[in-house]
Amino acid sequence: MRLLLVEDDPALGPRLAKDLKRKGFAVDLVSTGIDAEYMGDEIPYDIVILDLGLPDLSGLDVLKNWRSKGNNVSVLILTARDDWQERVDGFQAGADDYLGKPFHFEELLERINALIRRSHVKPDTETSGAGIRLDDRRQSVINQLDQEYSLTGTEYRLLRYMMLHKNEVLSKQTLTEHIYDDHSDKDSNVIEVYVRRLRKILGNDVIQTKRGQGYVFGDKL
Amino acid sequence: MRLLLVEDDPALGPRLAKDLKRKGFAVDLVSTGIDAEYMGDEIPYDIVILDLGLPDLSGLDVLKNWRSKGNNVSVLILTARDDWQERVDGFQAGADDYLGKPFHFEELLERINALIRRSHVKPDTETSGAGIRLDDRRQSVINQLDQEYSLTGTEYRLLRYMMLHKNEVLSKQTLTEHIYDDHSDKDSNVIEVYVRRLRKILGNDVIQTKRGQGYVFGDKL
DNA sequence: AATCTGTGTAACACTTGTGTAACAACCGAT
DNA sequence: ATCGGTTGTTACACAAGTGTTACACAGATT
Repeated sequence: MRLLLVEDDPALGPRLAKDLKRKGFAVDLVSTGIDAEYMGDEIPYDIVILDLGLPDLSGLDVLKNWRSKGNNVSVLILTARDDWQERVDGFQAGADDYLGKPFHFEELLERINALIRRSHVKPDTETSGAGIRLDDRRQSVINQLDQEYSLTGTEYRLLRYMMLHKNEVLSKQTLTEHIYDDHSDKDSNVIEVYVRRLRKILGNDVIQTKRGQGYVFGDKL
Repeated sequence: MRLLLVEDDPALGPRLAKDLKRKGFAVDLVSTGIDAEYMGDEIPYDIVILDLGLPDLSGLDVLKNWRSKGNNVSVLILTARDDWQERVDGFQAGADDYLGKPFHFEELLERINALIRRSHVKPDTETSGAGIRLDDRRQSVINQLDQEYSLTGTEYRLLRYMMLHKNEVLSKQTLTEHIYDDHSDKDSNVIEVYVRRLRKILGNDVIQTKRGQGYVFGDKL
């Protein structure tokens, strides 16, 4: 899951970014509204955490600009001033959720996960499928034989993204974009290598190859 | 689906072309207005993606010229300058849709698919027919017996085109033109070979031969 | 410091999609 | 019936795309 964190507090920003990375997100951190708007335009984030108190543009303006361009990314607003009117403004500008500072990291995390689940819900999406269950808290996976494996960070990020987009052809480039934060995707076979590692854990049936197009997580044909 | 991409940005153009090809389009990329107009005159595209900021002619002029010649191809306008007046001008010149840069590839794709569906709508068209359902997300097909088959790139492109033009006689040349981007269609039996492969998957009834004229996808006579 | 673990790269082996070619079967007209 | 052209069928070669393994490096852990 690729996440944009917009936070200008020099203490809070990096710390949050680090914690989120540890939880398996690919995090880009920016501290100004202009940067935020630019990044959101350029990169297909899965979610944006947006602080309202920014030095240049207001976070609300950034959000409004995105929405007017048709960018429907999930946005969670973060702000110190927790008053009622502002909350309404935030939702009217197109925010999906709202969290006042100070907050507990766990609560932020839960809200992020809720938003991601909601936005990916086609009919039925959960982090299970094809006999596989993903345990988000432990970053581990349980295969068809009820064997539990602990996943490394990258394995987890890849599998999670694929499971949230099951039965969809995902190109290697798309996967790269959502799993890494910068990573100039030149000619690398990382995805292939990690797909192999996942198949070794989950069995070969769970991820199909669409030659020339990408990979599909889902039940066998 | 054969698509003309008119884009002079040397970074964006090739990347977009590649992504679109991966999604099953036959893409011709040109970077000048003169080339664009010529290609649009010569080749029956299913859709044109037209950047307005070109070095020679304006994209708007290209579009106006096409329309004045009676070329009604679907045109999606793409431009960096996202202002209101220009949008109006674009629609007045005969554009079918409009997308401001920067944009997310997914959004472009959705708009393209919407345009294609819209322009092919006879009474009822969806990507189903004759007991066959095409799953665009997985690029696979489900036959009358509910068996799912994974299609290769070329199989998918051919079947998709035929299904969007069901109950229409499609000559081998027409099919070639809409499935391949260049492909000097000398004497090749590619289409015959792929029709055979599709029939092997779907059964023989689904695609009829019109001797000397072409093939028809649709329910049996 | 020494070790371990996760990560990504590089090299090579392998598989598959693709289009061509050759031939067989078919159709429709004479 | 026969003939000529069109289409069906199969097998094959090639290239591009993937799979697989081993390894080097870096950061964390001890």
